[in-house]
Amino acid sequence: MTTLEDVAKHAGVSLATASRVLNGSSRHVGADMRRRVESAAARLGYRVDATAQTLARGASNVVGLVIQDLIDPYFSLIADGAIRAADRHGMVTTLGTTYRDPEREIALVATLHAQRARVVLLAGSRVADEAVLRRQRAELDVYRSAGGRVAVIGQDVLGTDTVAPRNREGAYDLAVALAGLGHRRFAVLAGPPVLLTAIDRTRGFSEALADLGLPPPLLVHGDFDRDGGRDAACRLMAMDHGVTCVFAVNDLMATGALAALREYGVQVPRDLSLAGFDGTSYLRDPVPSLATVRLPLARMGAMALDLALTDEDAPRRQHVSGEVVLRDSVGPPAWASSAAYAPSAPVEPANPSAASPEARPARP
Amino acid sequence: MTTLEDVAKHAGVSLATASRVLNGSSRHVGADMRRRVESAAARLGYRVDATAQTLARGASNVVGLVIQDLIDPYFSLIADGAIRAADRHGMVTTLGTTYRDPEREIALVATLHAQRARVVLLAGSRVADEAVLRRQRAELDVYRSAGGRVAVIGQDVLGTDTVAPRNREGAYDLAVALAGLGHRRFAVLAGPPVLLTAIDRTRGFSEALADLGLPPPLLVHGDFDRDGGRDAACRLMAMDHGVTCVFAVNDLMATGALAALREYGVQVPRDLSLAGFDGTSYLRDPVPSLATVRLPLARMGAMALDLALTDEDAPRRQHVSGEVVLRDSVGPPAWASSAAYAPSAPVEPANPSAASPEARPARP
DNA sequence: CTGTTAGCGCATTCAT
DNA sequence: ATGAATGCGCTAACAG
Repeated sequence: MTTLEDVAKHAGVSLATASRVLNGSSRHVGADMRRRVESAAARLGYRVDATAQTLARGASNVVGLVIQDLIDPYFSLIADGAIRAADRHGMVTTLGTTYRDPEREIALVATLHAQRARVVLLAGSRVADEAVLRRQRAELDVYRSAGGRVAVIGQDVLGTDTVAPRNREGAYDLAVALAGLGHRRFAVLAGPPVLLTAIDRTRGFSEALADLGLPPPLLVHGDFDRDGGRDAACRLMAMDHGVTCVFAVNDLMATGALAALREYGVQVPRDLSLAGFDGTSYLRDPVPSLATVRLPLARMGAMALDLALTDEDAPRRQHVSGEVVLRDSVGPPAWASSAAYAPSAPVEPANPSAASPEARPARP
Repeated sequence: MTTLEDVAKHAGVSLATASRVLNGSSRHVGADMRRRVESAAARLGYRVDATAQTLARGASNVVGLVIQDLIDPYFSLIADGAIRAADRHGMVTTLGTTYRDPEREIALVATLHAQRARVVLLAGSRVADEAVLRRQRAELDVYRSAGGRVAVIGQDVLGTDTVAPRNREGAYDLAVALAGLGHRRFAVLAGPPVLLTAIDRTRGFSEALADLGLPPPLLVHGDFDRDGGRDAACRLMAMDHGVTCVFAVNDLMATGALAALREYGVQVPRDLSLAGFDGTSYLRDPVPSLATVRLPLARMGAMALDLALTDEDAPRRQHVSGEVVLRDSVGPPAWASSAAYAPSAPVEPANPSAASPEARPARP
């Protein structure tokens, strides 16, 4: 293993000089010495020891990223954005996965603290459990008191810098758009009752319906993933109701729900409209393509890092809005299509020259 | 920031003792001292400095993982498997993304070397470019000569431990299964001509057709991602041919091809059968669900780490096989369905009690 | 502009 | 079983 000292010796210069040309900031080094050092380093295959640098400088170049599930496109998009941003800053990213266990999140913060990560990014919904939140805050506090910076992508409940998606507003807008298609009776596949993201989206959706003078939605809880959506949809099918439109609080659940509906022989959107939330791009591909509220996920990852890297005293909050994207999975209710009310064709025509089934603009 | 020395002082013991109880291996420490150290550490919120440990021990606990694109499920599945395995070994994972640029892969190895990663995992297709391979080998050599361990998930062309998917064989088996449905004229959306993975899969497919006495497939090259598949399918549509079955050399391309075919009004599988390769689970959800060759991606990530962690002198190779999974996107050719030849129903019935559209077993 | 030196936090001999 | 001392590779004063 080649060290700086080896390079210095081979170049016939001092340790300090070698350090200055290879890793130093100010370049007060003569041209010839510089060349000698550089050639010696190349010849010996010298690679800095970043851990030694961290120790000597008292600051590392690693960003710790904590997500819940790498397989979920929601998180892989955020992670991609964060990793690219870290790369732009010349930093490397250490990735930890909680598998949706809040306790693991705490353990990972401790691990990343041990790694001397310069910043820790926490992505994913916070929970409505004060005991958990207290333990999370405690671990973050010891990390921050050691100089660590923290940013959360999610709800602002930990006293950190936060990139906060406007879940309530996005769901509200979505409900308005769906009601605009003629729907009056809705169901919400509402996710787990403790997840703040699920709660906020459900609430926003319900508030819109209330404001429009429509009956409150039928709520069906379940897991926050594909199978949760599948199960919730199955339970919905087993109930007696007049629902014509279903809102799954995230895209994964919507995907599962779509599969379930297909198995039940329910035609989407003819028999039932279906929409999700997040805007993970895979939603273009199922048939029918799924309506959603699109969040700028990759950008949110980058924003979180930038937030954490520009230090301020008081924690800051940055909101990001979602954009309602109506696609083939939503259309007017069946009772409307035979009546005078028929705002637009529910399905795009097959057309070779058209772009891939991206988005139809939301109608207000 | 609390150091071991602080803990030692507060506990009234020596640095060495504190080190032994908190991070040491052998536990030759009295019970009372142990308790005092532990309580002091807890009280002060002590967290080890892993970078200092790395320096002192001369060995780190980070595994460096290099993938091409985190958004591609192929890589997020591998990464998930590798991260879980690293976690089991008490190691953390630093993730780098090349965006399919071989030069960036080299740079990332250097970065991870600087980070003093104990092992580096390289996932993704190698390229058929001797100049690139030489530079990659050179960088890996300096890393290994410094004590680093390397494993590759892909082709065994870098002289490293390797987890090698049987791409040729998987494509061969797929071709046999598709020919068994009655197809005689095939096209292959063959990906970039320099990607070994694309080459191997194309070759295996072609070999099977030759062995069966069928004409060679029509080859259409393009990028290795969704849009590449989309474009290739469009170009295929513009050609005059008697193709009844299309093989896209990875799932992403198959997904894009499916979208393109839909735009052209081509019914799958009635007008054209379509299959992919990789077995990323999202393929269950598009309609029709896509046939593929399923690789145990998460397990491959874990295998690579285990391989790199158990040191041997000679580089080893572990092959993994893919499993042909026929789904709704493949069926007998149109000319066969009206004739005597009709091996099975091409589409599963809509059935509420059935499982999600997983797999039909491959027919030999 | 260049060289000398003192730590950074910890593991680990080596004594005791 | 415990403590004192050395060094891991590097940066950053400080001195020339």
